[in-house]
Amino acid sequence: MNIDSTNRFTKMTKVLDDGYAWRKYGERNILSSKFPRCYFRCAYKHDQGCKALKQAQKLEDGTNMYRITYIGRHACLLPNTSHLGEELDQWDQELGPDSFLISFEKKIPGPDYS
DNA sequence: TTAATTTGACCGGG
DNA sequence: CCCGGTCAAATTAA
Repeated sequence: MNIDSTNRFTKMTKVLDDGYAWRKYGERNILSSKFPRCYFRCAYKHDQGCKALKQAQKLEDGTNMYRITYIGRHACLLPNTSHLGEELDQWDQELGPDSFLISFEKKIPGPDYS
């Protein structure tokens, strides 16, 4: 199975799913990587106000990992049910009271083809 | 038939 | 003019 041929990146949202409802709005090849970067925004229906974005890109280091970048906070949905919200709170505490985090990255494993 | 994705166009910053 | 972020019409999925 090859991620680049028959399957589009976003058809694998199962393995990349993080509990939020993302809607893809773009995909672009990035000069520095042979894999495309995908652009998502929060799919919250009453789509007004929620500025949260997400980017996902397969890493080239052969580890079958994806770099997931979260940008902005979800102004929608019931918040505290999300592990991502907890991660953001954690980061905010380390940053101190004067600043707050608006984006962070994490690496997650890609699909397992075994 | 409605909703989500795909994909080239569009656009703004450097 | 290049690069990357977004838009939106066409296409596909639900």
